[in-house]
Amino acid sequence: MASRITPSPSDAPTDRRQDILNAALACAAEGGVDAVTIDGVRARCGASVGSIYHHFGNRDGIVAALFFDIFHDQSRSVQAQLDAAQGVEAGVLALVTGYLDWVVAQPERARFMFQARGAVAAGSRTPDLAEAAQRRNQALVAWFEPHRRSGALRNLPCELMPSLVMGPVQSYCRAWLSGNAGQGGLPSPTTYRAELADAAWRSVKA
Amino acid sequence: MASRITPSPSDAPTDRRQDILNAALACAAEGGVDAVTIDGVRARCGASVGSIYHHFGNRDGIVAALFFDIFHDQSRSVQAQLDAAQGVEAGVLALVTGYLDWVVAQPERARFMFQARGAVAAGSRTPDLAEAAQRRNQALVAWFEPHRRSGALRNLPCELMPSLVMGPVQSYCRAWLSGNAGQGGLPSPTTYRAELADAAWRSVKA
DNA sequence: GGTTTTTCTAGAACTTTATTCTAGAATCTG
DNA sequence: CAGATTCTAGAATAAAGTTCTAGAAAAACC
Repeated sequence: MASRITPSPSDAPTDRRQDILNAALACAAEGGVDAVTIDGVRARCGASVGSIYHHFGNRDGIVAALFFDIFHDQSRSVQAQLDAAQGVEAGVLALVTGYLDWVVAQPERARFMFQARGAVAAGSRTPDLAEAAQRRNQALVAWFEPHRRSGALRNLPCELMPSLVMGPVQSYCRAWLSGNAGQGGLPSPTTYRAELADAAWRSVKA
Repeated sequence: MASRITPSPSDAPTDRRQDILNAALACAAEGGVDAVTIDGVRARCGASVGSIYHHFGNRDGIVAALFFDIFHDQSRSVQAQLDAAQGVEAGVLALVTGYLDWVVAQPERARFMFQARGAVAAGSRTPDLAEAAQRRNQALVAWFEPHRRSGALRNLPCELMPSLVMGPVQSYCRAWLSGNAGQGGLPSPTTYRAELADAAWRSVKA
């Protein structure tokens, strides 16, 4: 009931589901989250209304599915950087730079995440988002905990660690993505890659 | 053209405009940003469709106006704390605790800001938001700058300061507000008030 | 190979929600 | 009080979201 029998879900050369998500992202990139309309998506990828509803249930379903796809891609990417790092300090730096690099590499998706998060958090999939966010948080906390115990990190409540480490980069990246249009835009996060990573380390190291 | 002639805009005992905004906030608190419908607002505060459109232009106008109202209230509140503080360290602590206290005191408004920000950033008032955000940022940067020059702060690019100082609290507060429903909720920011303020100071002090 | 079942697509009909528009009440202005 | 402006009302209209029935395509079964 909960499994697709299809050999490999990612194999299908032109997957309708994916077409729709791509179209939705394109709509959002052009005019923001609520420019993702059924008709706009239909026009872009040629899917029929019925097909869209079959795959996603309703409009919010499209946005939420796209959001979770991107969310997971981002988590995976950052986690990979973390896994590759040796030691505490390298790990903390990897978390920050991994996130930063991901954002810079995919500004459109990153912008979508910032824009859509509020809507997803408020919509019918609130619990899913809460769970996904908590799961990701727990993974971080679990990574930090032993290092804290060993004295390599300040003796802070572990619940704070994710915010201390990731808060500043996220904040800066969001500000950067918001300002791309006007002339008052901030410099690319890449400019401050080292500073941001270092600041994160300084705020949690023993 | 840009000024209301009315004696004092905040005087009118029962202001339609304010009624509508209150109703909109109530809708949002109940079912998220897109539960703010014209008809929902009308039902709550008794305003007519025409009246709503007269004041706000369109649906997004309501959300945006409410967002900016809250945004400015928050800025004012934090700025007041900052102004009252003596010295660099006290100033940084005031920024963090001022923000934190505001969020804890008005969780509904704070939640609305987090939820609506994306929509406002994407909608037709993008430039207004960009400008307001930049203005607030500039104010902070201007406050930091002399302290950095005097050597009281680390010699970091000032553009980073706001993210370094405010990023962690914002991150934690958002996470807290998101999780209030389930049992997996984080402890109130108040619990970590001192730690968050201290961490901010540590990340920018010389 | 054919048939049965399931998944997917199509698009017209319908519902809900946003928006426009015209008329008139209330409130200023001189 | 006359005139102008601001505000309110609510019916009419437009736009977007959703449902539904029918049939094509693919998979599973015998």
